[in-house]
Amino acid sequence: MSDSTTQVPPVVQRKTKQLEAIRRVITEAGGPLTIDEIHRRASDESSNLGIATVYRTIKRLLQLGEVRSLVLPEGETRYEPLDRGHHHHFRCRLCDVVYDLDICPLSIPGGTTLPGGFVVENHEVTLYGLCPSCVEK
Amino acid sequence: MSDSTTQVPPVVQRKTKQLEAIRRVITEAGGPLTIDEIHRRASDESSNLGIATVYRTIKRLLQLGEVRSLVLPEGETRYEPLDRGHHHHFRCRLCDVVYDLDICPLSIPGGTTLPGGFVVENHEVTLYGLCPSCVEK
DNA sequence: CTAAATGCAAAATCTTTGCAGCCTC
DNA sequence: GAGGCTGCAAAGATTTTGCATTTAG
Repeated sequence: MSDSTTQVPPVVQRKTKQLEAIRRVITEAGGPLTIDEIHRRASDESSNLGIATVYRTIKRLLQLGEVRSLVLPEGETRYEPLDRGHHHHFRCRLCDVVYDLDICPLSIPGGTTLPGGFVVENHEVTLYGLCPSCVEK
Repeated sequence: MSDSTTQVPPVVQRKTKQLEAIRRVITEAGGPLTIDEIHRRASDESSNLGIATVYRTIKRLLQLGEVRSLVLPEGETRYEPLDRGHHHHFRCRLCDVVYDLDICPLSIPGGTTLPGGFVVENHEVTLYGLCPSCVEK
Protein backbone atom coordinates (compact mmCIF):
# COMPACT_ATOMS: atom_id res chain seq x y z
CA MET A 1 0.00 0.00 0.00
CA SER A 2 2.52 2.62 -1.01
CA ASP A 3 0.15 5.17 -2.51
CA SER A 4 0.10 8.93 -2.17
CA THR A 5 -1.72 8.81 1.17
CA THR A 6 0.96 6.78 2.91
CA GLN A 7 2.60 8.81 5.66
CA VAL A 8 6.36 8.58 5.86
CA PRO A 9 8.23 9.98 8.86
CA PRO A 10 9.87 13.33 8.14
CA VAL A 11 13.50 13.19 7.11
CA VAL A 12 14.55 16.51 8.56
CA GLN A 13 14.21 17.83 12.08
CA ARG A 14 13.38 21.49 12.14
CA LYS A 15 14.78 23.59 14.90
CA THR A 16 11.86 25.59 16.25
CA LYS A 17 11.80 27.66 19.40
CA GLN A 18 9.20 25.30 20.89
CA LEU A 19 11.46 22.29 20.37
CA GLU A 20 14.44 24.12 21.81
CA ALA A 21 12.49 25.29 24.84
CA ILE A 22 11.17 21.80 25.58
CA ARG A 23 14.55 20.21 25.06
CA ARG A 24 16.23 22.72 27.36
CA VAL A 25 13.61 22.32 30.09
CA ILE A 26 14.08 18.55 30.14
CA THR A 27 17.86 18.75 30.00
CA GLU A 28 18.18 21.28 32.79
CA ALA A 29 15.81 19.58 35.21
CA GLY A 30 17.24 17.70 38.17
CA GLY A 31 14.76 14.89 37.74
CA PRO A 32 12.07 13.58 35.41
CA LEU A 33 9.22 15.97 34.60
CA THR A 34 5.51 15.57 33.88
CA ILE A 35 3.91 16.91 30.71
CA ASP A 36 2.38 19.72 32.76
CA GLU A 37 5.70 20.68 34.31
CA ILE A 38 7.32 20.71 30.88
CA HIS A 39 4.45 22.73 29.48
CA ARG A 40 4.57 25.31 32.28
CA ARG A 41 8.33 25.72 32.24
CA ALA A 42 8.66 25.78 28.46
CA SER A 43 5.85 28.33 28.24
CA ASP A 44 8.15 30.79 29.96
CA GLU A 45 10.37 30.98 26.92
CA SER A 46 7.76 30.16 24.34
CA SER A 47 4.41 31.71 25.23
CA ASN A 48 1.21 30.39 23.65
CA LEU A 49 2.81 26.97 23.64
CA GLY A 50 0.03 24.45 23.08
CA ILE A 51 -0.20 21.30 25.15
CA ALA A 52 -0.54 19.25 21.96
CA THR A 53 2.82 20.54 20.82
CA VAL A 54 4.36 19.37 24.06
CA TYR A 55 2.91 15.88 23.59
CA ARG A 56 4.02 15.77 19.96
CA THR A 57 7.49 17.10 20.65
CA ILE A 58 8.02 14.64 23.49
CA LYS A 59 6.94 11.84 21.22
CA ARG A 60 9.44 13.01 18.65
CA LEU A 61 12.23 13.15 21.23
CA LEU A 62 11.28 9.65 22.37
CA GLN A 63 11.61 8.34 18.83
CA LEU A 64 14.89 10.15 18.38
CA GLY A 65 16.15 8.42 21.51
CA GLU A 66 16.89 11.70 23.27
CA VAL A 67 14.30 11.18 25.97
CA ARG A 68 12.75 8.28 27.80
CA SER A 69 9.45 8.05 29.63
CA LEU A 70 8.85 6.45 32.98
CA VAL A 71 5.89 6.07 35.27
CA LEU A 72 6.41 6.48 39.00
CA PRO A 73 4.43 4.32 41.43
CA GLU A 74 1.98 7.15 41.98
CA GLY A 75 1.04 6.88 38.33
CA GLU A 76 2.42 10.06 36.80
CA THR A 77 4.18 9.66 33.49
CA ARG A 78 7.41 11.61 33.45
CA TYR A 79 10.17 12.28 30.95
CA GLU A 80 13.94 12.55 31.29
CA PRO A 81 17.01 12.70 29.04
CA LEU A 82 18.07 9.26 27.91
CA ASP A 83 21.77 10.04 28.25
CA ARG A 84 21.55 10.08 32.00
CA GLY A 85 22.40 6.38 32.26
CA HIS A 86 21.32 3.92 34.91
CA HIS A 87 19.90 5.71 37.91
CA HIS A 88 16.85 5.84 40.11
CA HIS A 89 14.55 8.43 41.62
CA PHE A 90 13.71 9.93 44.94
CA ARG A 91 10.40 11.58 45.70
CA CYS A 92 10.09 13.99 48.60
CA ARG A 93 7.08 13.31 50.79
CA LEU A 94 6.69 17.01 51.59
CA CYS A 95 7.44 19.01 48.47
CA ASP A 96 6.61 16.15 46.08
CA VAL A 97 9.58 16.97 43.85
CA VAL A 98 11.23 14.04 42.08
CA TYR A 99 15.04 13.98 42.05
CA ASP A 100 17.57 11.89 40.21
CA LEU A 101 19.76 9.68 42.36
CA ASP A 102 23.25 8.52 41.47
CA ILE A 103 23.37 5.49 43.71
CA CYS A 104 21.78 2.16 42.85
CA PRO A 105 20.55 0.66 46.11
CA LEU A 106 19.90 -2.79 44.73
CA SER A 107 21.73 -5.77 46.22
CA ILE A 108 20.65 -8.14 43.44
CA PRO A 109 22.83 -7.99 40.32
CA GLY A 110 21.24 -8.62 36.94
CA GLY A 111 21.44 -12.27 35.94
CA THR A 112 20.63 -13.51 39.41
CA THR A 113 18.09 -16.29 39.75
CA LEU A 114 15.84 -15.77 42.73
CA PRO A 115 14.51 -18.56 44.92
CA GLY A 116 11.37 -19.53 43.08
CA GLY A 117 13.11 -19.50 39.71
CA PHE A 118 12.71 -15.89 38.61
CA VAL A 119 15.61 -14.72 36.46
CA VAL A 120 16.26 -11.03 37.07
CA GLU A 121 17.33 -8.96 34.10
CA ASN A 122 16.46 -5.46 35.12
CA HIS A 123 14.88 -3.33 37.83
CA GLU A 124 13.19 -0.07 38.71
CA VAL A 125 13.54 1.58 42.09
CA THR A 126 11.89 4.63 43.60
CA LEU A 127 12.84 5.90 47.04
CA TYR A 128 10.66 8.09 49.23
CA GLY A 129 11.42 10.37 52.14
CA LEU A 130 12.64 13.90 52.73
CA CYS A 131 14.78 15.88 50.34
CA PRO A 132 17.66 18.00 51.68
CA SER A 133 15.75 21.27 51.64
CA CYS A 134 12.69 19.79 53.37
CA VAL A 135 14.87 18.15 56.03
CA GLU A 136 16.04 21.58 57.17
CA LYS A 137 12.52 22.73 58.00
CA MET B 1 -23.24 23.33 55.30
CA SER B 2 -25.02 20.36 56.83
CA ASP B 3 -28.23 20.50 54.83
CA SER B 4 -30.25 17.72 53.26
CA THR B 5 -28.02 17.53 50.19
CA THR B 6 -24.85 16.76 52.14
CA GLN B 7 -23.57 13.30 51.28
CA VAL B 8 -22.43 11.19 54.20
CA PRO B 9 -20.56 7.92 53.66
CA PRO B 10 -22.75 4.85 54.15
CA VAL B 11 -22.61 3.29 57.58
CA VAL B 12 -23.22 -0.27 56.57
CA GLN B 13 -21.43 -2.44 54.05
CA ARG B 14 -23.81 -4.60 52.15
CA LYS B 15 -22.61 -7.98 51.09
CA THR B 16 -23.48 -8.22 47.42
CA LYS B 17 -22.37 -10.91 45.05
CA GLN B 18 -20.46 -8.31 43.03
CA LEU B 19 -18.47 -7.24 46.08
CA GLU B 20 -17.75 -10.82 47.03
CA ALA B 21 -16.65 -11.73 43.54
CA ILE B 22 -14.30 -8.76 43.29
CA ARG B 23 -12.89 -9.35 46.76
CA ARG B 24 -12.26 -13.01 46.00
CA VAL B 25 -10.60 -12.29 42.66
CA ILE B 26 -8.17 -9.88 44.28
CA THR B 27 -7.46 -12.15 47.22
CA GLU B 28 -6.79 -15.24 45.16
CA ALA B 29 -4.51 -13.60 42.61
CA GLY B 30 -0.77 -14.23 42.82
CA GLY B 31 0.00 -10.61 42.06
CA PRO B 32 -1.63 -7.21 41.63
CA LEU B 33 -4.40 -6.97 39.02
CA THR B 34 -5.60 -4.28 36.65
CA ILE B 35 -9.20 -3.07 36.57
CA ASP B 36 -9.74 -5.01 33.38
CA GLU B 37 -8.35 -8.23 34.82
CA ILE B 38 -10.57 -7.83 37.87
CA HIS B 39 -13.56 -7.09 35.68
CA ARG B 40 -13.00 -10.09 33.43
CA ARG B 41 -12.35 -12.54 36.26
CA ALA B 42 -15.17 -11.30 38.48
CA SER B 43 -17.58 -11.42 35.54
CA ASP B 44 -17.23 -15.20 35.59
CA GLU B 45 -19.09 -15.42 38.87
CA SER B 46 -21.18 -12.29 38.47
CA SER B 47 -22.28 -11.83 34.88
CA ASN B 48 -23.43 -8.44 33.66
CA LEU B 49 -20.97 -6.89 36.05
CA GLY B 50 -20.54 -3.25 35.02
CA ILE B 51 -17.13 -1.68 34.81
CA ALA B 52 -18.37 1.24 36.92
CA THR B 53 -19.20 -1.17 39.71
CA VAL B 54 -15.65 -2.49 39.60
CA TYR B 55 -14.24 1.03 39.89
CA ARG B 56 -16.65 1.89 42.71
CA THR B 57 -16.08 -1.33 44.60
CA ILE B 58 -12.31 -1.00 44.37
CA LYS B 59 -12.59 2.54 45.68
CA ARG B 60 -14.64 1.25 48.58
CA LEU B 61 -12.07 -1.47 49.35
CA LEU B 62 -9.33 1.15 49.19
CA GLN B 63 -11.14 3.28 51.76
CA LEU B 64 -11.77 0.27 53.94
CA GLY B 65 -8.05 -0.42 53.85
CA GLU B 66 -8.52 -3.91 52.40
CA VAL B 67 -6.79 -3.10 49.15
CA ARG B 68 -4.05 -0.81 47.95
CA SER B 69 -3.33 0.53 44.50
CA LEU B 70 0.02 0.74 42.84
CA VAL B 71 1.25 1.78 39.44
CA LEU B 72 3.97 -0.23 37.80
CA PRO B 73 6.63 1.56 35.76
CA GLU B 74 4.79 0.70 32.56
CA GLY B 75 1.91 2.82 33.78
CA GLU B 76 -0.83 0.32 34.56
CA THR B 77 -2.68 0.89 37.80
CA ARG B 78 -3.07 -2.36 39.69
CA TYR B 79 -4.70 -3.45 42.94
CA GLU B 80 -3.69 -5.94 45.60
CA PRO B 81 -4.74 -6.96 49.13
CA LEU B 82 -3.26 -4.66 51.75
CA ASP B 83 -2.61 -7.50 54.18
CA ARG B 84 0.13 -8.89 52.02
CA GLY B 85 2.75 -6.84 53.90
CA HIS B 86 5.98 -5.44 52.55
CA HIS B 87 6.86 -7.04 49.26
CA HIS B 88 7.75 -6.20 45.68
CA HIS B 89 6.84 -7.27 42.18
CA PHE B 90 8.32 -9.13 39.30
CA ARG B 91 7.13 -8.71 35.75
CA CYS B 92 7.89 -11.37 33.17
CA ARG B 93 9.26 -9.98 29.93
CA LEU B 94 7.64 -12.77 27.91
CA CYS B 95 4.23 -13.52 29.39
CA ASP B 96 3.83 -10.06 30.95
CA VAL B 97 2.34 -11.50 34.14
CA VAL B 98 3.08 -9.65 37.38
CA TYR B 99 4.04 -11.78 40.40
CA ASP B 100 4.44 -11.01 44.08
CA LEU B 101 7.94 -11.47 45.45
CA ASP B 102 8.80 -12.27 49.03
CA ILE B 103 12.33 -11.01 49.04
CA CYS B 104 13.25 -7.36 49.42
CA PRO B 105 16.32 -6.74 47.30
CA LEU B 106 17.12 -3.34 48.76
CA SER B 107 20.43 -2.78 50.49
CA ILE B 108 19.40 0.57 51.97
CA PRO B 109 17.43 0.32 55.22
CA GLY B 110 14.76 2.91 55.93
CA GLY B 111 16.10 5.81 57.97
CA THR B 112 19.34 5.97 56.02
CA THR B 113 20.56 9.36 54.91
CA LEU B 114 22.05 9.23 51.43
CA PRO B 115 25.02 11.28 50.31
CA GLY B 116 23.36 14.49 49.19
CA GLY B 117 21.14 14.62 52.26
CA PHE B 118 18.14 12.60 51.18
CA VAL B 119 16.49 10.81 54.10
CA VAL B 120 15.02 7.51 52.94
CA GLU B 121 11.76 6.42 54.53
CA ASN B 122 10.33 4.01 52.03
CA HIS B 123 10.83 2.43 48.64
CA GLU B 124 9.21 0.72 45.69
CA VAL B 125 10.96 -1.90 43.60
CA THR B 126 9.94 -3.71 40.45
CA LEU B 127 12.10 -6.45 38.97
CA TYR B 128 11.99 -7.61 35.36
CA GLY B 129 13.10 -10.78 33.67
CA LEU B 130 11.81 -14.29 33.06
CA CYS B 131 9.34 -16.09 35.28
CA PRO B 132 9.86 -19.78 36.09
CA SER B 133 7.44 -21.08 33.47
CA CYS B 134 8.88 -18.90 30.71
CA VAL B 135 12.44 -19.89 31.62
CA GLU B 136 11.63 -23.50 30.76
CA LYS B 137 10.73 -22.67 27.16
C1' DC C 1 -39.52 -0.81 53.83
C1' DT C 2 -35.04 2.02 53.71
C1' DA C 3 -31.23 3.21 51.55
C1' DA C 4 -26.90 0.99 49.78
C1' DA C 5 -25.34 -0.91 45.53
C1' DT C 6 -25.90 -1.72 40.66
C1' DG C 7 -26.10 -0.94 35.54
C1' DC C 8 -26.46 2.14 32.11
C1' DA C 9 -25.21 6.18 29.83
C1' DA C 10 -23.64 10.80 30.13
C1' DA C 11 -19.82 13.71 31.92
C1' DA C 12 -15.14 14.70 33.08
C1' DT C 13 -10.06 13.87 32.23
C1' DC C 14 -6.18 13.10 29.82
C1' DT C 15 -4.01 12.21 25.34
C1' DT C 16 -4.16 12.03 20.30
C1' DT C 17 -5.44 13.65 15.72
C1' DG C 18 -7.19 16.71 11.72
C1' DC C 19 -6.50 20.86 9.56
C1' DA C 20 -5.36 25.63 8.11
C1' DG C 21 -1.72 28.78 8.61
C1' DC C 22 3.10 29.75 10.00
C1' DC C 23 8.01 29.43 9.62
C1' DT C 24 12.30 26.61 9.01
C1' DC C 25 15.38 25.16 5.61
C1' DG D 1 8.57 28.01 -1.94
C1' DA D 2 7.85 23.07 0.05
C1' DG D 3 6.52 20.74 3.74
C1' DG D 4 7.41 20.08 8.69
C1' DC D 5 5.61 22.28 12.92
C1' DT D 6 2.20 24.78 15.52
C1' DG D 7 -2.18 26.09 17.73
C1' DC D 8 -6.74 25.22 18.02
C1' DA D 9 -10.55 22.40 18.45
C1' DA D 10 -12.59 18.05 17.77
C1' DA D 11 -12.07 12.98 18.56
C1' DG D 12 -10.49 8.95 21.44
C1' DA D 13 -9.61 6.50 25.63
C1' DT D 14 -10.11 5.87 30.38
C1' DT D 15 -12.27 6.90 34.76
C1' DT D 16 -16.06 9.12 37.34
C1' DT D 17 -20.79 10.51 38.21
C1' DG D 18 -26.10 10.98 37.88
C1' DC D 19 -30.15 8.55 38.12
C1' DA D 20 -33.70 5.09 38.05
C1' DT D 21 -33.97 0.41 39.64
C1' DT D 22 -32.69 -3.57 42.23
C1' DT D 23 -31.84 -5.77 46.45
C1' DA D 24 -29.57 -6.60 51.13
C1' DG D 25 -30.64 -6.00 55.84
